[in-house]
Amino acid sequence: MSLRQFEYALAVAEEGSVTAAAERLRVAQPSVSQQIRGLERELGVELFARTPTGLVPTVVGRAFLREAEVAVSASRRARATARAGAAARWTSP
Amino acid sequence: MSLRQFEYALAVAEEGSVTAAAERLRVAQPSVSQQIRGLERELGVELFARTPTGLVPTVVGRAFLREAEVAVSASRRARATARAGAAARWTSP
DNA sequence: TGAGGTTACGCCTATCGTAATAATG
DNA sequence: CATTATTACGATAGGCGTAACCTCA
Repeated sequence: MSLRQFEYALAVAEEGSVTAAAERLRVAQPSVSQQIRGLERELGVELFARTPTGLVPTVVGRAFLREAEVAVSASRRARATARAGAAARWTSP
Repeated sequence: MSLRQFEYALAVAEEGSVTAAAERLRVAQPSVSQQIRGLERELGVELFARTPTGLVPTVVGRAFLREAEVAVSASRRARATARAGAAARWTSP
């Protein structure tokens, strides 16, 4: 379970398809597909239902994705916080 | 920037030393040291000050760790949510 | 010199991308 | 047949552990 898997899953949920998510993430489709399947295998649950036109989150998937979103946004704030601190070291030494 | 790095950094902050954190995490000391340094290098900022007796978070480090803690706990909730959903598939099919 | 942290290095797993394979309208 | 997802597979990068090195009281 990694932040990358969370980001991929969120992109798939938002875009509705692996293909569109991969384009947005600038990654090959199989990479996204692999990460999603690896996540589902690790958790032992189907996060997305497979439809002819793409992937749509299951009930469990939606609950999972809410927490994943919290984790990803917190990690971005962590990065931003650190970078701001690094910059401050130079603007006001 | 990964959840593992966050967990390692949080353990180091709580234990006050790499050695103690590594023991708690059941990992070799160098692994923890490497992850912390990799994180600091990636962010371009010193998260911990090195003292003779161990590592203590800097000001920036403390701000970073607050967000890291949010990310880690959210990821744990995500896992728990998914596992509960997987279990529910069996208890009430 | 003892207790801590870091660096070097080899192994092993994971991730990626390309290519090939399925399935569905 | 076009579009989507998945699997296979080889190459590369990242993480871990052991061993060696450094620093400071």
